[in-house]
Amino acid sequence: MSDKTTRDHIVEAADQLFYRQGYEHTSFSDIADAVQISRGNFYYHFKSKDEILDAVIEARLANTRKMLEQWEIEGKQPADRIRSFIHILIANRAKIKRYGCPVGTLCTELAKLNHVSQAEANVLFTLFRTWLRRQFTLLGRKADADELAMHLLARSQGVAMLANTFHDEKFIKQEVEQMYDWLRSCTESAARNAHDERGAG
Amino acid sequence: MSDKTTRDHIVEAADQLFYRQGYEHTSFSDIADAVQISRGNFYYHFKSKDEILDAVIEARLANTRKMLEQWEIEGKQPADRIRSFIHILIANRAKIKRYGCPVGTLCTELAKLNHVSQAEANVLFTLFRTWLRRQFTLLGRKADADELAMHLLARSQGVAMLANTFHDEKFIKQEVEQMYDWLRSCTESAARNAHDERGAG
DNA sequence: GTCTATACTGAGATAGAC
DNA sequence: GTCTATCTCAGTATAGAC
Repeated sequence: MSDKTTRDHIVEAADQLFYRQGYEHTSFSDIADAVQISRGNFYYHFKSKDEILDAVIEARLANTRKMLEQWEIEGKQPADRIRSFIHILIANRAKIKRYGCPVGTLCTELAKLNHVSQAEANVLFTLFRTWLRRQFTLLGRKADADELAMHLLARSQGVAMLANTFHDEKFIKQEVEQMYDWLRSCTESAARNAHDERGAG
Repeated sequence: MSDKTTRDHIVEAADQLFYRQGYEHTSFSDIADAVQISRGNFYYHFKSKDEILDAVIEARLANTRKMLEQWEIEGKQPADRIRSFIHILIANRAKIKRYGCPVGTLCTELAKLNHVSQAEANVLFTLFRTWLRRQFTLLGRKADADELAMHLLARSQGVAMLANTFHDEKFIKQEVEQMYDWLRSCTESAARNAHDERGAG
């Protein structure tokens, strides 16, 4: 169980701290305190702070891929799977209220820093985008699947951002209900289209 | 015309740099280079970097208040005014694509830093929220005016965030059209309610 | 009101003992 | 693989001349 390497511990602690305090604002000392190792010991595992960031992004990518696969298995219908996506706002509402969305805040920070790993971090978003796009395609909305995916991503991000700023969990619930409504209307119009096409053909 | 004080120049340059690079990532040297003064000279005008931030927030608050008043004068109908709000995404799309929303990114950063001026910065959001709420009330949506205001704010923020991450201006236009549609449906349902109430009364 | 010089701090990073 | 000691550098901030 606990055969995690020191490297794993560093990545894990850095992941948490980058999320809570931001990448730039987190120092080696912060991570060292969390992992209970000396500052010098870092450089045995990583050549620089940027390398730790890359490792954190890689870990997040792996976790996200796993999560998306899980949703794909659990949800029979594409609409169920998209609901799984929307539901993370509820599941993580306490953390979102305090620290915002881990993906959104990281990408925003790296964009401001004009950081070299910006592109890698953005892949996190692309993972969700591609996955959602596929679900909307399966739903019968092939023509505007990417548009719908981006729309849903943007709404989630906006909700997380404002929930964080206003420290308001209730707002998350309120908006999530509207997203479920919106998803239903997407499904219905897709079903109508399919019906019309059958009628025409 | 150009009787701006050095202080004004500092605040202006800091405002730009905080927007483009982030607050923490901007050093005194960066600002000094932009204003063409020596680093030491800062401390005649401000006691600390935090004080510059406060001045920047104050300036932004003043500008925002002026802008909202202007929209109130220009737009005869509340729906016109709300459209003015939505339109800033289009007007500032080039900057949003590069740097995100100035309000959103600042509040997000200060939240991560757990900065003392967080609350002041959040007032920027509250300004928009209160103003939008009033417009929706005037529109005849008194019961859910705040909910609608927050919904629109969140959507704008989400759009700005993703446009920044994906460096995509087209996405802004696409979403703005949907916001206009959404606003129309708000107006129509408000008109229906008013009609029903007259019918019932 | 603006400058130069400088103090002080904390950051990332290296060397070398154990 | 982990430690301590140390280096370098950039950042904020201060003192005092002009």
